[in-house]
Amino acid sequence: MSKPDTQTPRGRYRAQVREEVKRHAWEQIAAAGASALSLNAIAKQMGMSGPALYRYFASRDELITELIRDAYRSLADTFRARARADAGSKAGAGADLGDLAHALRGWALDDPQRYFLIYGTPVPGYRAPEDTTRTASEIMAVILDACAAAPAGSPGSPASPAEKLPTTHPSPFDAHLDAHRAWAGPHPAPSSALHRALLFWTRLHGVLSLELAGHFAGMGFDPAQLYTAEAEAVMGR
Amino acid sequence: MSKPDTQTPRGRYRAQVREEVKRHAWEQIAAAGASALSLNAIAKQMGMSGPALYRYFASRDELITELIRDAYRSLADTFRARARADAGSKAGAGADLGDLAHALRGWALDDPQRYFLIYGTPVPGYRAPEDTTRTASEIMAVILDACAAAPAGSPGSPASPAEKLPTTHPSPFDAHLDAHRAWAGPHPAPSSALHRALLFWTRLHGVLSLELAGHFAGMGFDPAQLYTAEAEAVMGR
DNA sequence: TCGCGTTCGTGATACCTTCTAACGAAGCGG
DNA sequence: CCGCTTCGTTAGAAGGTATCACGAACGCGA
Repeated sequence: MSKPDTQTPRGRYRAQVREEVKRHAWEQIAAAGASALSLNAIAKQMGMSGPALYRYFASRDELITELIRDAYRSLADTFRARARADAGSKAGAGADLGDLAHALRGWALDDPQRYFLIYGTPVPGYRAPEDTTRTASEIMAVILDACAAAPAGSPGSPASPAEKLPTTHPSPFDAHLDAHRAWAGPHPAPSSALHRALLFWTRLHGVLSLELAGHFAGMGFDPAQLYTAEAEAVMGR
Repeated sequence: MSKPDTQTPRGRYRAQVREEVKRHAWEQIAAAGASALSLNAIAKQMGMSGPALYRYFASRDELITELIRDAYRSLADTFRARARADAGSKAGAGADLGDLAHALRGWALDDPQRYFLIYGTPVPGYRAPEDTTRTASEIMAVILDACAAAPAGSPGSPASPAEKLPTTHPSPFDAHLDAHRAWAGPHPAPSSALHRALLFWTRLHGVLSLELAGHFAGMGFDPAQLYTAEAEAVMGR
């Protein structure tokens, strides 16, 4: 670190090579998963000998960590772009939850292994670097903003025929969240919005990860419809 | 295959060694993840030389496949045991969904890497053997039975103050499920029960996998409370 | 009880991986 | 133009999967 020198010619070349290494790495991961990623194979593809790559990445783990970082940033960028677009077209300060859900699914389908690099099987010893957890917080912040801006209603599922009432009776978990809302920072959202943000995250991840992992294969129904049904349930529609 | 000879002395010995290999394999996986599993290290732990293990498992992949098979069977057994216990204590034919949810979480927390071996990051090329997909169907069947036996109500979240009405208006996804219910087999459950079974699966997996992967770490709230809140939302309570 | 065939465990070997070390070549900056 | 830094190379250690050939152990039938 402390070497993102994009001014000097060497710095530019270095950044360029690092980028090409990561490009090949993503291809390998998409083809055979992260565990099959091989620095040697990447070097061969780039016409270099194996150890040369160690000038650019200290280890295989550092390369993977860098890919995870990029994956987080890519998702955060996607969310922020969606939020900014929605902020222009409608009144509320946050993004529309439905648009966010759609953007998330598109981003995940675009490169499933990239999704799993973030939300897939954790490596027991691995400790995420501080900046990726910060990016994760940014992602959550976009969701939280959208939930705070959304019309209040009982999150979860199609409301009763009597439409969504403004008087949402607080669940036990809402009360628990009221006492543990440090993760939301100084956000002024009510605990019901916090709850809704968590549901957005967990429910959509539930459908998406099972779909991407192929667990719905052969079941016949369309995962996209289940996904949007869950998204609308979260929005209280 | 065709060699589960538990009659002959050699067959017994063989089964015993295979079992010990798998025991060490689970320990390694719990400690460092499935990708770090090493046949050589297992052999060394057992006081044998590396290639000896190839008498018992054709390859590292076959060992992992066997572990996946055992993981599926373990989960199916856990569910079936719960269903049988509930069948004895109450009237309905299926298990109580709340009990099933509780059993699932206990099983997952008991060995998170075992959970991820089933529901974690998929390996792009991997094709699950036919018998594990059959076991997966059995698992789904237990959930489906429980959903069919559960009182009908709007699945999703705390119903409106007007309690759960028996007249559940069908969602668009319910209609879609009506046309694609082949995966439920000849089960006579209404499509709303099929929908509820899917929600049980996806929502609980959503919370559970994020918790096990550590994504809630440092957020302060209790994942168990979010989990049970989602379980009750699925049950329509 | 004695053989004989099957099975088991071994060491040697080939090939792959990550990663370190030493060396020579190239480039950039003063 | 000279010198320091950086880059890419080869060599090699350590460890992984997997195959092979060989000798020893075992069990079953005679």
